Amino acid sequence: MITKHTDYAIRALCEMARNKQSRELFPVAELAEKLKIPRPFLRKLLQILNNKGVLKSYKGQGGGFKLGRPPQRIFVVDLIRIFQGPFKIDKCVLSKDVCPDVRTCLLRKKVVAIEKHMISELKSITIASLLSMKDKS
Amino acid sequence: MITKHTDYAIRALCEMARNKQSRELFPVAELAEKLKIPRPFLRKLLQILNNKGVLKSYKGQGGGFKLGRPPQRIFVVDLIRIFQGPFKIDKCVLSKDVCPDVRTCLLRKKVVAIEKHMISELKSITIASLLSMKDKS
DNA sequence: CCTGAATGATACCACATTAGTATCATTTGT
DNA sequence: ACAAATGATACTAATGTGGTATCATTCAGG
Ligand code: FES
Ligand code: FES
Repeated sequence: MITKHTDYAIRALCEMARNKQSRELFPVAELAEKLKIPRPFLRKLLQILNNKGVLKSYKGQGGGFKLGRPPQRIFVVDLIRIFQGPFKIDKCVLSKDVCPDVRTCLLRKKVVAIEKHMISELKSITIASLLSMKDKS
Repeated sequence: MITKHTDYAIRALCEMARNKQSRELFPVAELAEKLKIPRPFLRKLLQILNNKGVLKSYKGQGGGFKLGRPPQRIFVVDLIRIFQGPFKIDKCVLSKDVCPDVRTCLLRKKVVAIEKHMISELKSITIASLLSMKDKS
């Protein structure tokens, strides 16, 4: 359900969010070591997050990545979408023919409803909310 | 969410259930042609269903497969389990370290709850219920 | 202005899972 | 005996995920 791409991204973002009082800029090398994620892999992930606007990057010596917006506004569901593609059950979950009519099929209706429920449940979770759990523990 | 294995199985079972008044026994060749599923592939799937008791097979000339129990008692969720393995989010969805404590983590709680909801929603769908939609349309 | 530390972009490799094929053995009706 | 069917199983192909490698670009600091 959640791949390593998403997993690592969440971890890196949490790490940055937690230390964001003291510093804003984090080079990949440092994060990779602290979180024990393969450096080139994490780098690719952060580059993607940069392209999506979740992070902002600074090149050159002393550069690195910083959060593109406050942790309260970074939603886990968006990270899932970025790394695992959009939730898509637009078209028939089964390949035609089984179903009487795409508009009336029971199975399809259920699946779509389940997906909506899933998304709405996940929607409230942000990097900030994950972090707050961590602090309390 | 639903693989072709499950998809094809559902389709074949629906086809058999729909015609079950007139005949009980269906050879793979016929189903494969009617549903446009590669014959050897469908054959493998039906063999699996036979081993799981969903179908009953008859060898030799004039043989084929028939439903192992009434369509009201063939649940889609069971087919998913047969072809896609058990739903398993037992262990942490993220790999350690992110989470404060496996018992308190918000994300994990949500994911587990979502999965439960999913299963309970799917539980009520049977081959018969899919078919009844089809007839009405 | 040169160098080194950092990201940007992209192509590539390794592995697992899913999808599908091929083959030979066994059963059974005619 | 023969042909039509499944049983079992090994194999191949396509896809997705996880990860590496490389070269180009930017930029701070001496
Ligand atoms: S599952 Fe697609 S129309 Fe029914
Ligand atoms: S997601 Fe596993 S403990 Fe939080």
